[in-house]
Amino acid sequence: MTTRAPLRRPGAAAARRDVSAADLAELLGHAARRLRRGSVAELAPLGLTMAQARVLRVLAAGPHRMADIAAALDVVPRTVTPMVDGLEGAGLAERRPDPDDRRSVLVALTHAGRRLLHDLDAARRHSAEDVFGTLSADERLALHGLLHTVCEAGGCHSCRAQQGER
Amino acid sequence: MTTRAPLRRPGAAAARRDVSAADLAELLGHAARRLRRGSVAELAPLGLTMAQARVLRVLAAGPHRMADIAAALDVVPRTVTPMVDGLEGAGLAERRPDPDDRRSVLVALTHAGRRLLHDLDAARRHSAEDVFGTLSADERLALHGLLHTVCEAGGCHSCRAQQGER
DNA sequence: CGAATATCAGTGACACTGAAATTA
DNA sequence: CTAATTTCAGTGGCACTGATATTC
Repeated sequence: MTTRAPLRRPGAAAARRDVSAADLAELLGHAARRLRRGSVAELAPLGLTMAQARVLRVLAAGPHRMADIAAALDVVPRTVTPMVDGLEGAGLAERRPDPDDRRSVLVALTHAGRRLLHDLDAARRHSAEDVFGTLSADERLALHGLLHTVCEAGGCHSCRAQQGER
Repeated sequence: MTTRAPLRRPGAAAARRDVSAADLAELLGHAARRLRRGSVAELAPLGLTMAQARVLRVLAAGPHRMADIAAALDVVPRTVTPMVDGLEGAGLAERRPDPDDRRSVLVALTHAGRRLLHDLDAARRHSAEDVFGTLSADERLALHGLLHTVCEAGGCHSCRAQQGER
């Protein structure tokens, strides 16, 4: 009903056919699936799952409470518990009591966890390059900006952090 | 080795800071997660899962074999079986023997399935609009092009279909 | 008391692998 | 016999809800 008539009018001279949000969703889903598949394959040799790797990346900035990790990952706090369990079991992170709030738990990297960050980053970069490798620097910048806009509109916490660097 | 030196040379005067593929991966993952969450919520009232909805959309173009559905969805054939099981159980699709190849199964929409396509499309559009709604027509076009490039490089079948329209 | 924090228990969607049956 | 198609069986990742204990 709404996407039918392509609106062949000018506006921008280049855009001769409006792109539906649904099409974007389809494409983004496919790209994400490919990205996930590659990442899982790269992370497996390190003994990490994707979610665990993302937690490690959050912890690289310093100790975090469970709720803050959840906010950074955009998941409910309960979901973070088993992720940190896995990291703790692997000796990559450790839980410590929060001196300021006895309800909270501070999660911090161990030495082993910090040492793994290099390999982790290399794996991340490698699998991401496998997907975005064909994009030029300009295209990457454009894609970054667009995804940032999308993410920001959704109230993404980790995007706010990157906003400062830009 | 390959992604190191940012190549600060001119080329395009606008790009003053290269965007790492890893950052793009992070952003894309977040956007995909938000998209999935919204879609699941919109699809639940229709009694559909995300994967089932995607299968329906593929079938909208006509009957498909299981292997072709798998290719369109970019998953292994085995994964499609339970999806079609669900659709068949809900009376939205049906399996028929392929007259040309007795190994194959042709999956086609039923009347109920075809009738549901409208609601399905509305739900898809609605949840996608919730994520991409802040983008202008030009930005959508740009994002579409970029994601298409990424997807195409990965040998995505469903992207090839859209390529014809472009 | 109500609110926040983390956890326990259970559920569900979904993609994978390996193995089997049927047919080309 | 080899290859393709589908399905069976099992596994793993992960995100959700609801309920509970502790603490602010």
